[in-house]
Amino acid sequence: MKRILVIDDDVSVRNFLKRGLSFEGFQVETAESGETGLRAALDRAPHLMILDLMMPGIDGFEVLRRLRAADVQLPVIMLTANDEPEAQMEGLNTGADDYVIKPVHFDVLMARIRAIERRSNGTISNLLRFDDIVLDVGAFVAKRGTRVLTLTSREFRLLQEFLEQPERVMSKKYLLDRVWGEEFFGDDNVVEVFVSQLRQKLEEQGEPRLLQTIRNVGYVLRMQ
Amino acid sequence: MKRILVIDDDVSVRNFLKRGLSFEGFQVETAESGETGLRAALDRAPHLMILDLMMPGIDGFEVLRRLRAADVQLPVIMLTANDEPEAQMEGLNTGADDYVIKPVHFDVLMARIRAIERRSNGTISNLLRFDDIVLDVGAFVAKRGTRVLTLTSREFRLLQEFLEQPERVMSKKYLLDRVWGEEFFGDDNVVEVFVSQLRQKLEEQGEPRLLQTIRNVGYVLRMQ
DNA sequence: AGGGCACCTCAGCTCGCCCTCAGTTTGGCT
DNA sequence: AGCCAAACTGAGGGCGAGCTGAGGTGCCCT
Repeated sequence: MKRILVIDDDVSVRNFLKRGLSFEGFQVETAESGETGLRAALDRAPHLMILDLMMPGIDGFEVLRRLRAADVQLPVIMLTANDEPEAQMEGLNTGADDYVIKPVHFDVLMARIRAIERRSNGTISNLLRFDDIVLDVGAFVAKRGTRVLTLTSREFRLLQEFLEQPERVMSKKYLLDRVWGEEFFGDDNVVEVFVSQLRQKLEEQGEPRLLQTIRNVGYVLRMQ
Repeated sequence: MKRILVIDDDVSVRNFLKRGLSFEGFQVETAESGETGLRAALDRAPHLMILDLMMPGIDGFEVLRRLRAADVQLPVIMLTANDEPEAQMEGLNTGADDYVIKPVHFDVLMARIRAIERRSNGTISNLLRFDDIVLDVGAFVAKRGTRVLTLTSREFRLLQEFLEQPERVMSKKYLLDRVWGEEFFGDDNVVEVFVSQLRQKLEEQGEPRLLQTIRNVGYVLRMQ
């Protein structure tokens, strides 16, 4: 049974989530402050953390920061108020995997949890990163550093494929299957064209190349 | 995060309140006159207003009167000098929710704010907000800034879906499921038609577009 | 019964994206 | 160094996604 840790200073939120998540078959532990939550996260090693942003004392950001500093990789869903989009971005930048707007709609939260479950076979989150590239798949936002990239859907999908398996060399054939679908019968050259376009957008400001060509084999996302 | 608007002509009071309230976790905006304050109240739709009584030009009473005349229901705390008890009564009669005596003791003010919060959490229906769009789901009222939108139920339901997950890209298929129901077997085009209608109503006065199209992916509510 | 409104369908149009192609560059091998 | 194949990339045509005005249908209210 999957264990979820809920950290929120508001007892009604804790109870609401505990009841709902228990009903959905999770084992739920709660903490009412950043300090106790952090300790619980380290001691109990839950599978997933649901973390309120605004708390007295150690707030959500700080919990997340310390957690990541301790190199704990468990997926985290942030709870944020709906009128602070900057906070959502900061949360994601600090290393949250996803966020849900307060007041929490339970089915929305469940959808996020399912999404993370589906992906977290390798603790992969809804937020993909490699070096200074960040992809928020849910929001369809791609960044290099602070610069927002304007990608088409195909470019985005291709970059996503690389980010899901960095350091792994992928052949054009493989990429065609994954990104274009198996029913595509065109030429390999499409992949070359899109890699080329991606590179132009990724290296617009003279950033180092991360999308490397392995001649006669394929492409790989790695630092030189 | 709750947003509070402070209207006071005295810069030291504004700074004092801004510092204290920010520390308490509120997002604080300030205005130094009745005119600018009134405009800010209408534009930014804060959750709470703290309003000084004695101001040159439009005074606190007048701000309150015009606010209520515009049918704006946000809670207001009046700041009054200690030697004008009749003014306090008049303030309450004009529609203020509470008053605090100057010079302001910060913990007294906080107690009043908490009291109003507690009161309004039960009674006031939950509002969805994004930028200057406000949806009162319980009352079936939608606004952009001060302008009330005349939406049909389907349009309202669709906009609600976007407001519940701003910054989240939603495919037409997903929207069909959520808004039209899974038993709907018509064409995706319905979504396009309703998005189009929503945009016409949301941007009637030339406001910036918040409902963005992500080609081949879906729609998203975000600031460009 | 009839009018009005909301919802959905349809069709024509626009425009952006994707793929193709061809000329150029790069890299590896003899 | 020279050759060849692989990879790169700029340009453009075609197609389909998305937009929107118009109209038909059915429901509700009077």
